[in-house]
Amino acid sequence: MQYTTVAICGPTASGKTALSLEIAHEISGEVVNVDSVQVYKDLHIGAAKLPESERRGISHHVMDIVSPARGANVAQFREAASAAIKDISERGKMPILVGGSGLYLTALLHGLADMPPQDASIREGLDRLSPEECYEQLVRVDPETAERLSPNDSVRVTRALEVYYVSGVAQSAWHRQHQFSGSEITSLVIVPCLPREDLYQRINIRSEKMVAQGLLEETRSLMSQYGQVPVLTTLGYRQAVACIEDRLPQAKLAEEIALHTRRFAKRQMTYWRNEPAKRGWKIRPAEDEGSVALPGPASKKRTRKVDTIKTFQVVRFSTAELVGEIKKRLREGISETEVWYVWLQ
RNA sequence: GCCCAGAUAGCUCAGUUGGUAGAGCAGCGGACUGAAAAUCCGCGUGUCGCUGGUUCGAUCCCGGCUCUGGGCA
Repeated sequence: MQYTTVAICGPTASGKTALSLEIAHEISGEVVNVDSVQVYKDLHIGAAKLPESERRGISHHVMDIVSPARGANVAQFREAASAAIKDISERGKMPILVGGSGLYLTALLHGLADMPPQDASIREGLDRLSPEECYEQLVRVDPETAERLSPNDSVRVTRALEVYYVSGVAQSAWHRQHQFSGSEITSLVIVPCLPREDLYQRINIRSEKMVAQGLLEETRSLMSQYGQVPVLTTLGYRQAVACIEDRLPQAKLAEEIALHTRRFAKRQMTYWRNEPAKRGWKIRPAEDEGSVALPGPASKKRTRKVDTIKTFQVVRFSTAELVGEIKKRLREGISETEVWYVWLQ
């Protein structure tokens, strides 16, 4: 059974949440969270979670499903989200996938290679080795993956070794077999885009708001309840922890969060710019469709160099127009995943 | 008004005994299959304030101008 969904995925602070409520309301949808941090319980301010009271009665799924004490991961997310999508669809509603975690969406639409999960005892063993030793081992057991990775990328080097030691099969072999080639869920993916300058300004405002709303207090309480858990290394919380531990002056907190959020947003844009073509999704605006180039990174005065910077071709819509287009497209029926780059006016 | 100092990347600055320049921060591009708000890789983006002069050649030396600090009146 192939499920049809609408997704709203794009950089942080681009207005996904507001848009999702509007669309859910218009097409009788329920929201499925596609954000790697909002899956955690007890994280609110730093996770930019929409408070229950502002959800306009729309159900939100795959939020608050894991304790910060335990780490979440893509596989776990995928299971929960797939179940939610199935449930929502069977009740005759439209699942609206909302969030900024690119890999999570990809994994949801195409599944994951059937590799073994994390293995605590193997990780423990690998942790005792130096990064160089780990990489040397990887070169021996899975040269193809070693070739692809930097020796410094210990997160991936460790995972690749783990996959090999648990399954006896190299990660590269698993990947070759899988390649995100199957399709489990079809989606109309809306990527809200806005000029880099505008986005950065929204990020600055959001960061200040987070601090003003009590990020430090929330972080302190998380620290006392859970200790130094991995979620606290995520955006916002990491800087708040630094502040609490006196490694960062409080006056600099919002600024520091904004800085890292800008970098994160840039990484997300890289993902959304390049991922659809890799996965073979249909892309709108099409070559022959009217579109505009999204104003890119602060063009300064050096217009000469700007054309070397890649940008998005986008379709401009008002929210009402977009909703109309989505309805129309859904009525026609979607047989394969497609992505729309839109600039909401 | 006079004297002194400065003017070089988006910002703070270094530098060239004359051969069109480089650090930090900011920024930009990319990768990504159970840590993805994580992790990793790559990239200086420049009318050296303007204008004359000296010189084969000036961002550098000389003159003038403009602007910005500071000082004296």
